[in-house]
Amino acid sequence: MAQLTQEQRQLIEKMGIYHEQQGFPPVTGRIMGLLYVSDRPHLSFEEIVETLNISKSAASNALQLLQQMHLIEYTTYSGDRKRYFGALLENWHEEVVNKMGSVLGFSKLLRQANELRGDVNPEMNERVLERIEFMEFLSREVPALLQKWLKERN
Amino acid sequence: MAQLTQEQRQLIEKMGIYHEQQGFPPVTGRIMGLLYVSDRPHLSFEEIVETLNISKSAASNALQLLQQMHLIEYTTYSGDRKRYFGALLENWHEEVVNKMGSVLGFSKLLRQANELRGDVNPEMNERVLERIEFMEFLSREVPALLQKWLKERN
DNA sequence: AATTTGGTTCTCAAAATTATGAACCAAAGA
DNA sequence: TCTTTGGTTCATAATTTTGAGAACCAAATT
Repeated sequence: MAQLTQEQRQLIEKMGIYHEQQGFPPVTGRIMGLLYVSDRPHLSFEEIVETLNISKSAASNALQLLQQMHLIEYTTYSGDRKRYFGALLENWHEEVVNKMGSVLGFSKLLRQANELRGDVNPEMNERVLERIEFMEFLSREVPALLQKWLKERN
Repeated sequence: MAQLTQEQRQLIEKMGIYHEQQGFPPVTGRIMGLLYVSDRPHLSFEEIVETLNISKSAASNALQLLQQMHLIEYTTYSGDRKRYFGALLENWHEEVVNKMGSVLGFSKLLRQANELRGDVNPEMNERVLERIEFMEFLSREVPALLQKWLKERN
């Protein structure tokens, strides 16, 4: 992965932009891109810094963020001080479930809104309730979908 | 809605923070909060500006953004030049489907990554493929889920 | 025609984000 | 012990985002 082809660079940028749109800083997005495009599943800190031409600090911070987000992990080898970072491809299911958690959080806020509103506008409450129930429906069904996926796989 | 209670203000802030975390600017988030908490389903531009203590320009820009995102709409009444803005509670389903579209877009990038990688690392390709297929699975199943919801409703 | 109303657009300042380079630090090697 | 390696943290600079205020504009009113 020392040298990247033009095509690889372009693809990395596209993945970078995708991740930026998901709320990650640019460098963070490019690292994800690199890890997906790479021939090898794990790249060292140094390789990441050099192939992307970014500062060590930017790399360090981005890698920590990505670990917190459970998007990457790293492996080590005894007798080798380097860390080898790779995309965490496995439990993406988890992420989806977490997303549903945040949706459910918002539906709780909507419920509060309805309570606070009392009965000054029942029609409004009803329309908000519909949305609440849709969110709750999703939160219920998506984990079930995951089970279906896991079952189809095995 | 001229005056807000302390509780209402707090709830608006929470909703604002939720929307910020979804990638919207603070003012935009607060407007959504206000529209959900409000007694009336529609508030005028002026009311929004005054109850939130924001500038007209901030309100104007935020409202346009929210319309583009299909999160709000406004109604007018003939003989009244004002616009009355309200949360668009209906087609939230649409939004979910759109989200899936972006997921599918990323899975296309992952496919490209696999192609570019060729067969230098088949195991990597296989692991990436699994993720691709999970994304595609979601994109297929979520619209079906929506149908189920709509059916249960009616 | 002049003024008011409802809102948009422009300019700019403040604040937040992002990334750099240098200093730093612990572990390993000489 | 001194140096190198692998990476983190700190201070700061550059960029971007956000929002205020004034100028502006079209439609309605006087």
